[in-house]
Amino acid sequence: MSKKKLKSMSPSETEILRLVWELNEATVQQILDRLPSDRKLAYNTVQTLLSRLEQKGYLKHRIDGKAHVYVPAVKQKEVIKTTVGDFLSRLFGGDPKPLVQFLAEDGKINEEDINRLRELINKGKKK
Amino acid sequence: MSKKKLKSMSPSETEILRLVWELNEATVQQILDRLPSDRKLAYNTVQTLLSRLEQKGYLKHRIDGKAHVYVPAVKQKEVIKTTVGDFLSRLFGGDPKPLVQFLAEDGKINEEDINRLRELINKGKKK
DNA sequence: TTATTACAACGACATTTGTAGGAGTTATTT
DNA sequence: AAATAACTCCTACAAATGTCGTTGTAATAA
Repeated sequence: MSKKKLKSMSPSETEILRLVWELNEATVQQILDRLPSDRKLAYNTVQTLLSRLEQKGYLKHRIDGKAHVYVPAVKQKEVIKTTVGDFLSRLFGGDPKPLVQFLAEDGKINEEDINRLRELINKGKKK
Repeated sequence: MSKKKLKSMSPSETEILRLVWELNEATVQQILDRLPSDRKLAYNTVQTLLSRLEQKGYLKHRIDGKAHVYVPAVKQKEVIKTTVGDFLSRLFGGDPKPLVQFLAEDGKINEEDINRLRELINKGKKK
């Protein structure tokens, strides 16, 4: 095992980590390019965020030519697990139902999503 | 209408606001009493958090005897909407499905929850 | 070969956050 | 009345966060 207690990510860091996941691995420039158009950050800002993520243990990097290529250092699923867990506990005292209910009421998930969900759950049970 | 752009809450603030919701309205002391046993904060700390929540517009207070009674200043649903929205966008780029999927895979929601969910969704549609 | 690009390294700095101490005030207890 | 309790107010302060600027260097283009 190895449940290293990672220091939690700040909102901005989370944003960036997500982009690294999306790209599998990324340089500062690539992150910069993927930033949503309404989210402008300086090169240096992204650089700082990436390196803070590395300090905290979420990323590591290798050097490719002159560029630093950042890659995840812990499994995405792990990170999501604890991140969602923390979020859930802060906003809903740990109970996920109100969250799901909110998503449903707000129309963020529909019946089809639910069906897919059911499948997933059943598949899980079977095992 | 009145979509005041509230400044976002810090994690600790969120924790506290949740307790106020739970109690409908609360004094510093009441919050203190509801804190989970593994979460010890000084009276003053809670006080600061409550007043920061007030500054940010999430709470207001009235005076009852010598105590300040804090009560929500914006609808819980509104707060949840934007808070969940922000969270979703940071961690999943705004797509709620991976979140729900995670909750299912992780066993946080089960088939029964899902059924209830379906009802909700249908009820919504009907209207 | 000199100017321009691309990057990284280091540093900086205002805000926000987490957490609390101490002083002042009114109510309560002895 | 003096001591204690229960609160609020104001202040503080280190650490974390959000955002860069500057400087140095290697590769590249003119």
